[in-house]
Formats: sequence, structure tokens, C-alpha cells
Amino acid sequence: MAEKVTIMDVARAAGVSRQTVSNTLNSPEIVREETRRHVLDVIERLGYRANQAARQMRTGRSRLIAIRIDPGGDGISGSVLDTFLHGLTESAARAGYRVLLYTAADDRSEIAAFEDLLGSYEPDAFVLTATHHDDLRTSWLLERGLPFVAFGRPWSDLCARHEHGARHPWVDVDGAAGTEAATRRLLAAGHRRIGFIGWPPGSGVGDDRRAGWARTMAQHGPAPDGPALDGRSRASADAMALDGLSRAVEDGVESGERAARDLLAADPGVTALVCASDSLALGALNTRGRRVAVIGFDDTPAARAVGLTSVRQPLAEAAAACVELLTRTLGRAAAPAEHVLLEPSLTVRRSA
Amino acid sequence: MAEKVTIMDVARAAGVSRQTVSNTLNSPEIVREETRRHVLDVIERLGYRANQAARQMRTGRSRLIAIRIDPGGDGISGSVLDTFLHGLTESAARAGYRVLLYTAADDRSEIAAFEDLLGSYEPDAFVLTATHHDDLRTSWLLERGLPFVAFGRPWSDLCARHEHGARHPWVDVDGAAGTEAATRRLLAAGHRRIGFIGWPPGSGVGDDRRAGWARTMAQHGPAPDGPALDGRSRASADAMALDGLSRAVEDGVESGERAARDLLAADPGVTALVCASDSLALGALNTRGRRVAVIGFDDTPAARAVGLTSVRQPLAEAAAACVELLTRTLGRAAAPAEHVLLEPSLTVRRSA
DNA sequence: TTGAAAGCGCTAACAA
DNA sequence: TTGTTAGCGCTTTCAA
Repeated sequence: MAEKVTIMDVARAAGVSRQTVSNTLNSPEIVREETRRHVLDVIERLGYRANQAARQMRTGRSRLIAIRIDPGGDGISGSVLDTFLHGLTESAARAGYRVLLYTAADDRSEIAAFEDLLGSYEPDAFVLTATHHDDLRTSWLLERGLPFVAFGRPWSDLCARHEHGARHPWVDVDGAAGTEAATRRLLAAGHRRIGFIGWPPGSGVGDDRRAGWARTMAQHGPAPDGPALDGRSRASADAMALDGLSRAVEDGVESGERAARDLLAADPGVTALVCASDSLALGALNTRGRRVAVIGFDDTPAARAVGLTSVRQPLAEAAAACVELLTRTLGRAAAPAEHVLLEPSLTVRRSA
Repeated sequence: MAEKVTIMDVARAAGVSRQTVSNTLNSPEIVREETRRHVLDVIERLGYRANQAARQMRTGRSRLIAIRIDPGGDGISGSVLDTFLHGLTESAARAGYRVLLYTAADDRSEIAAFEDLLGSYEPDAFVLTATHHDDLRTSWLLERGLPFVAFGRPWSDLCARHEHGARHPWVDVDGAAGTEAATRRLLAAGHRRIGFIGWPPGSGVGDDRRAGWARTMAQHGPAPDGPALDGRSRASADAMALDGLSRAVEDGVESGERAARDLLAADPGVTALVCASDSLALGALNTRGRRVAVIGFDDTPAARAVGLTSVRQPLAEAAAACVELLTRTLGRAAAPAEHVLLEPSLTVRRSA
């Protein structure tokens, strides 16, 4: 076992009081330059590190950030969390925090985990991922005034309308901008009838990704050889044309493949597909028989492996932003619930 | 903020002393049944949880397990760590431990992380992943008698020959058994000339995976239409034939593709390939032009996405075994460095 | 600017 | 079986 070096050892070795050592670390400005340097020197020489438990007892702060790790569905986008976690651990370390993991099966059990952790390890903050409509977790945390940041927008007004009128800091990636960039790229490559494969409406993230495709298509006119315009307004005709060009299915390679087949069969004019996830896109890619350009979302390892063009989320930056917002929140008394919306980029490969 | 419930609150509410509450939790057997139930009841009602920092100060144990999270190369096998981490977090929680994350770029910086953590958060144990030959980390930890378990065998005798004569507990998956199962499956499917694409010799894990293929091939005789036997012994001819059937390249989809092309060009008789990783296998799969059966290793999401047959490591079980070994180590004074070797399984898909 | 005293919440030893 | 005492290592008063 490594013998423990306490603050007292440092004080003795430096010939100062215990407090001066503490001050050197926590309030350097009130220690004389010369003393400070000397103490720092001894600390370095002895390899002293402030004991976190003792510090926590005194200050009430654990310098711990807790985040949930989950199996991650089919795993294809699981690597997104993996990358985010790595970024979070690095950024947190730079800010003097460590990352503590917990698991939960759903919102309710995650709240149980909050209670458990807050009573025992007392993390200073939580990082929430996969926020969704009417997220129980955010309201629970807001009600108790507990510091947290969400990786993902608040998708409903529930939080905004909250009795405390509280909002919370969040970091997110502009999914619509991502699918817009994907769609634009396909348009620039000469594609005109571009389909979309996404998830059923209501999922926040999914709706956002669909919106980017839809608005870009609408802006560039509906598909030229779309359904004939009858008496309806142009806008509604556009919307109809777009509906015909999109499919909403659950996530997964198989359902992506089915949706792509179905879409291509229903509308033979379609030459390109934008997908809400790499899983769906990989399925769409399996639609041999017809050459169709495909763009996925998340730029997962699987996308790289098969040469799938995909929208890349800046995950390290997102993690850094989370830590930044968190430290800001933890620093001030009244935190003004800021947020950060990051732009994704397009990783271009063979598939489009 | 949630108001803090201390052991004193419980004692007062239950009408017993502070100590009785502590005993109820830590040494239930010395508390009278009736008192115990009553106290447990009050604890439940008040939602009391022992403060970890205070407990840690007193007992010297943090109930924290630290593990490194790294970016994970090309990310394809990064999801392996992801899954393992999830399993570890769950198993640890069941055993009353939490998982703390840290990052490091190499062995040396990981040791620096050890020092930092041991001085501050005082994790009770470390879980090491990606062990390799002459692993500095294991010797560093062994020298100091610090508890840890490795996910991965000790690949050199360095530890065994260690001055302290110390060994350490480890959990691993039998990679050779995995590639053997893969090779056997291909043999059963009628393939005779089965190639292997792996990493350069010396990487422990890679050598192990190659060995499983090599021994299975040797056992079933060399490829029937292999190089003509001259005067050499049968065994050496076998070895030569195997050398011709295998390629050693760095990991990655592109290099897997190149190696597969090269191998198939050099030996047109090859109809199947066993690969040391899914990355390599995905590359091999890109070798259109000739139909060749491919089996990968790790059963990553990418494998599932493209229908690649792959060797699956039982990661949740491995994580559980790590926790089991760790709690055993932490329980006893002198731990007898046990180990667990798990069998992988074959996830069969279209590719073979 | 530095030093002394107090106490965070808990549990291991001991006393009752 | 239960209650009392002490102290883990640190930081935050307050006094010098």
C-alpha cells in the first residue's frame, strides 16, 4: 500500500502550519508568494494530494459528475455514448472533476439512482442523455434545485412551464442542420427525388432530423415528377409529396431495409435516401438491385466500415460544453440555464 | 436541495443510539432482531443513506472501482469496452460498488492516473483492460500491493517472475477457442483452404487468436492442394502451408481489405477467412469479385449491421467475473490471485 | 499573512 | 445488546 501523505506531513516538511498548506491550494492569493512556492514545492516533492473524502466532508462538494451508461439499443449508436463518455471524462478531469457511472432501465429507476447517489456519493451534478418529451428526470431534478446539464434539448414545454419556472442548461447538436446538409449534398450531386427514413413522430430527436430534410426539400421545390397538383395549395401539395417520400419505422438495420425497399417500390423516381440513423442507413444500403445514394446519421464505426456517408455529431465538443456549463452552474449561486447548440458535419464516403 | 438525513436523525427517530443504527447496517448480527427491524423501518421511511465520504474517512474504503475509458482505436471494437463497462457498472452496483472513470494515453500516463486517484478518491481497486506484454501497469500495482483485476491475461512472465513473486487475478476470454470454433464451422461447411488475417506477432491477444485457427487447421491436415511436400517433415510443411495462408497487418478495415486481396491473389484456392477482428473482417468482406466466407471477432454492432458472422465475447459475464474476483480480493487479507477464462461463442450470420 | 480551534458524518473500540 | 468516546483529513471560521 502506498503510505498516505496528509496535509500535516506537508506542513511539517515545509515548516508552516496546516492552514497555510490548505490556503496555498484553495486560496493561493492570500499566501505570500515565497511561502506559496515553497509549499507547492514540498507538495510536489512529497506527491501530496488532498484527500477527497475529507475535503468533501468539509466543503460538501464531491467533485463528482454522475452519468448513466446504458446498453445502447442495437449498439450501433451505442458508440455515440462511448465517445461522448470519453470526452466527458477528459473535459471533467481538466476541470477537476471525475465521472461516476450508474445504470438505469428507465426514467423511474434513474430517479431512484439519483436518490441513491445523492444520499451516498453526493455527486455535484448529473449529466442526462437521451432527453425526451415529458422527461420525468429533468422535472425531478429541477424541483429539487439539483445541478445538472442535459445532452439533448428539453423536447417539451414541461420544463419551461414548470411551476418553478425553471429551465435547465443543455447542450445539443442541431439534428435538422445535419439532415439539411445531407439533403443539400444530395441535391448538389444531382438528386431530385430524395427520400427520408426516420422514426415515428413524437421522438423529438427524430422529428428534428426529419424537419431538416423536409424544409430543404420544400425550399427546393417538391419533387418534379411528384403526384400531380390538384386544387390544393402548393404548400399542402408539397407536404403531401414529402409524406410520400418518407417512411417512419422503428430503428434498426432490418426495418431500415424494409422501409427502403417499400419506399423505392412505391416511388421508383427516388434516387437517394437520408436516414435518421446509421442503423436505418445500413439497412437502406442493403437494398441492392437499385443503386441509391444513402446518407446516415451519427457517423458510427459501422458507417466507416461500410463506406456510408453520415452526419457526424461533434461529441467531444458536446462533452466539453456540458462540463463548461456545469462548472459555470456550480460556480455561481443563481445559474442562468444557458445552452449550447452545436453544428454537426458531414463525413462523406462512397455511399453518397 | 434535498435535505440531508444523517445517522443521528435515524437514531433519534428510532429512539436508539447512533451506534445501533450503524450496527444495524454494518453488523446486523449483533443487533437484536426486533431493534434491527425497527431501525431498518425508520431508515426506509426517512430515506436514509450512509454518507460515503464519512464512511470512507472512517473505514478507509471508498467502494469505488476505477477503470480507464479510451477512445478505442477505429471505434469498431470500441463498443466492446462500452458493453463491458455497462456490465461492470451493473455488477459493481450489485456488490455495493460504483465505477469511476479516468482516461490515459498510455501505460505511463495511466500510472500517473493511479497515483492521482489513489491520493484523492482512493478507489478500492482498479480494473485494467487491454493488458499486453510487459505491462508496466500490472507490475506497478503489484509492487505496491494494490488490489486490481485485469480483463486480459498476463501476457508475459514478467508478473510471474516478479520480485515479489506476485500474481494477480484476471478474467479473460479464450480467443483461441473462438477462432477454433470459427475455423471448425468453416471446415464443417466444406471449406478446406481457410486463411487467417490477424495482427503482427507479439500482441498476446492477436497471437492467441491466430493460434486457435492454426491448431485447428494443423489438426485437420494442411490444405489438400497446398505447396507440394518436398523432403521436409510433415509438421514443418504444415507450418509453411499455414504461413502462406495467413497475413499479419495492423488493425483496420482498409488493411483488412488489402490483406484479403493479397491473400486471395496469392492463393486462389482459399474460400474462407477467419479474422482477428471485425474491422479486418469487414475489410475482407469488401473483397467482392470472389465469394469468400468471412468470420470476424468481437461481434460488434458493425458485424450485426452487415451480416458478418463473428466470435462473441461474453462481456457481461466477464465484467461480473471481474467484480466477483475483486470483492473476493478485497474481502480477504491475502488474496490468492484467481483467474477466470471464459468461452466465447459464435454468432452466425450471412457471411459464413 | 499565519496559526489555533471546531466539526463535517461516520464507525471501531471500549464501557455500561 | 446498547451507549459513549474518539478521530479519520480536511477547510472554514476566528484570533494573533
